[in-house]
Amino acid sequence: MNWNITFMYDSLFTYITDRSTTPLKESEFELIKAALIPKKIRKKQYFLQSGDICKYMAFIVKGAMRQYSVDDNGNEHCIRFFLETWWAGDRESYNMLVPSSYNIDAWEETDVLAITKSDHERLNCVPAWLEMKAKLEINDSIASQKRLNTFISLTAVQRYYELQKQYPEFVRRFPQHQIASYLGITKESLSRIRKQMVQNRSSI
Amino acid sequence: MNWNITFMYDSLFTYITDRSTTPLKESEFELIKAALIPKKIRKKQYFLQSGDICKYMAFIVKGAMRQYSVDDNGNEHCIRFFLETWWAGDRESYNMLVPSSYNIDAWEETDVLAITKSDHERLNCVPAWLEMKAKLEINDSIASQKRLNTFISLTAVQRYYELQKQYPEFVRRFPQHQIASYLGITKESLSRIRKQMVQNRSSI
DNA sequence: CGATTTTTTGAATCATATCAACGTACGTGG
DNA sequence: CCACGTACGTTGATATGATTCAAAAAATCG
Repeated sequence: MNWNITFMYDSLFTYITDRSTTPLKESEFELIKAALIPKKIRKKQYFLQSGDICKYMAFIVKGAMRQYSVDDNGNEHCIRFFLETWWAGDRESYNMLVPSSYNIDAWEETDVLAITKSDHERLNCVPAWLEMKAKLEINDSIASQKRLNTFISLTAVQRYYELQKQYPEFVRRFPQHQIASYLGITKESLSRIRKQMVQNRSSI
Repeated sequence: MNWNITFMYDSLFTYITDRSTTPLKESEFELIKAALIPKKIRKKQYFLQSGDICKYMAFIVKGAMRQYSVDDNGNEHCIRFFLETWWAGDRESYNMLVPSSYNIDAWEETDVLAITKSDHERLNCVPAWLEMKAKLEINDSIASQKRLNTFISLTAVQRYYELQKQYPEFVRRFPQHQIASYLGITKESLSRIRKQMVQNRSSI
């Protein structure tokens, strides 16, 4: 292994302490370290394939992944993107132990710390971990609702504009056809929207 | 107060014990009861108005509510519906103490058990409550993601079909123009979709 | 460099929105 | 209990926005 494991654990340590009021004891962090398995996921490699049960939740130390479904016509639909310090995985499959209907793969060389559900549950005795987890779930819930709201109440142009504003990293690091899919439109439509935006900007 | 408070608490008790592996002690349930305030919300009455901070999460014992946003043109966009044994409230506003951008009002005469954030936190010493809460957040997260997926990958017809299948109660208890809004389409479009579905069914 | 992926463009088509009008149901006060 | 008013639902004509398909241009990678 040629990557820096110490850096990976440090990254997670900071993430947890930033998100909890309870301090994290040395012994507790040792428990957490023992539960988390470092993994490398190469570009285009699957972290999860639909039909499988999502065995791990993965804390991304470095890299970028995407979650998507494939419809009856073989079209991919991007559900979400994951970047550094995000947790990747299919919550439903992971928690309910049912086969996932989503794929997750890496779009960049990605380093993660992965944890299984059973190891996860063993960490419930660590207050800082629990607190971080609760915050994570709530934030996820909030983000989902906001995104839903954009679909219900905004046009495609507005959705793209908002995405650029809120997650410029997505636009920078993922190809345009995946961004389009994430917005629920075709790559052709997004291409035209972008063209139109540039024209409008230069005419002001 | 003319409604049956005992029934309300029983309803919540069942809800919690159904969702936790840890049993709920008598003394613990007394704590919970003390934190939860019974409220009646009349039809069309606001439970939350946009601009206000969402002071309560409400466990619905009986009734139906809706959460919606209002856009710049004054159009209402239905974000979600709440029925019996659901928790109503704006998570973002409640947890982050920021003004809500949503309205929540009752569509039927509704009885709830409401709890403030600070009382909520005092119940963190009750394991069954914590477990229920964690399950609730995860389920909410999963449901949001599924709904998102329908917007990205399904047509309006398919979305309506899925809604009928998964939440027939919504279709039964909320007016059609609100269902349309929930699906992200106009009331006219939903009317035409329904007409078309009836025609297709009778032609088989 | 060649091969593959990604993005752009154009033309035809389809789905949904919009606007306006009419029909229907519902509940509230007289 | 009826009549009236308001809210709800339907319909038609037209407009708009997004999709589809096909092809070419541009960017990226080994």
